[in-house]
Amino acid sequence: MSELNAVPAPKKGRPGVDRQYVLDTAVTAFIEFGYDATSMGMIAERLGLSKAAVYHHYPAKAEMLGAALDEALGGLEGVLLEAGAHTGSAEERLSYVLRGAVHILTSRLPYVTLLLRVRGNTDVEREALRRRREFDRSVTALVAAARDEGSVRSDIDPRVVTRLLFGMINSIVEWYRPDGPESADQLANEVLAMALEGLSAT
Amino acid sequence: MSELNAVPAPKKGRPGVDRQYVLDTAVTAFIEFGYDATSMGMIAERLGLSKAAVYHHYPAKAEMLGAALDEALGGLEGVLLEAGAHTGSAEERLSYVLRGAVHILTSRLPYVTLLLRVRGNTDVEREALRRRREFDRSVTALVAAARDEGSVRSDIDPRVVTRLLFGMINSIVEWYRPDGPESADQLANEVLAMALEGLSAT
DNA sequence: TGCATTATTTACCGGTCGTTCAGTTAGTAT
DNA sequence: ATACTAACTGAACGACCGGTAAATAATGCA
Repeated sequence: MSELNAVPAPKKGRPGVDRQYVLDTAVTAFIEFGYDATSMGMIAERLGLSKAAVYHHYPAKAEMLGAALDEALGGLEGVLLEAGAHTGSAEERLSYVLRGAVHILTSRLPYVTLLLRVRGNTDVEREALRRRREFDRSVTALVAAARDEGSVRSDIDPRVVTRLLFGMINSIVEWYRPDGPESADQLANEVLAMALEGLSAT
Repeated sequence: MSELNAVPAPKKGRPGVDRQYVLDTAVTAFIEFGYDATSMGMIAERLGLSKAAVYHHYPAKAEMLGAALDEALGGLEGVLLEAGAHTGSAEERLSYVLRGAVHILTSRLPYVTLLLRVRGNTDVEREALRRRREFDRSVTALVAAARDEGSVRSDIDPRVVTRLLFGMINSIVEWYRPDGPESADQLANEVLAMALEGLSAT
């Protein structure tokens, strides 16, 4: 906890924009135009800097993407490490993880949005896809455990169930906006309700 | 029925590849690398032709995308025109349309895959997004009607319900493969079951 | 055979891309 | 003042992009 949160800022040399601001500007542009269609020149323009200045903060365009994807994946993987993911029945653990995933989606919206658009055309993207599949595998195991427990329907393959579940959850990035009328907690409740009980009136 | 299905092939002049083959090759590449990252040269290479030859069949890269998106949107809009979309209770009509959407997703998989990745950076993409939103609006109306009927839960906004529903359904393009072990009909049954009854054991 | 028609190729254009490099500017520390 | 350091600039690079023009090749038909 001592050095992980340590971001003291060196205080030497000419002041300028910081790495995080550069990254967020790039990510915003990546989302707006797509990664490939976003040029370094556009990012530089939005920062009010020259194209070469961007390379002072990140050595390559792909490294900016990599840093963004790491933010998203770190958040999701973090949920699996929390106590709630290992406490109680399989159904309780599954609910905890799904709710945690919704929380990461909303709190790190731009990064996760980028992650969900990655298709694996470069090494950076393939590594991100690998970690994402790993996360999916953990949740699939939770679904299978909940099914063995008798708390989740057993007529559909757990892998299909998990994919449909994440199809629903991940779609949040397509339309959720933090400044909208709906709070993140309320959204999580609605998503969990739809996922568990479905569309039909009870 | 007379001229719509009429694709007789003129039978005159030098033989060559036909438009549909060019389009399908382009769409496959678009999906694999992304639209922007796919160059006309790559499409030409896969066709075994020169870059200029591709321009003989389609006047621009964007028109290939437009033709593909039209295939997807035409299919979805067609579901709303079928008799089943206007027959019976709102719940029955909704089920019919959802099942129809799954059918189009699986039967026109590459085209719909492309449609679901469109972000609206060009005129062609913006027009496609407009038609897609129109389709969504029709389904939202069906959900609202089913809620008024009492057959669909009333504790969640119909717009949120519809978005989550299509989040689940649309995710099919991310993992469904026609040559896999699962038939399209079986998949449709599972998706409908998850959407209507949810995850929980009954 | 020759003509119309369709398909395709070679060569090229202007422009944009990600990236690099040598040098300059604006601050802090002594 | 002077030294040091991080932040930044302008110009250029080779590669590749979407698209075009004009010539050529291959077919059916008269």
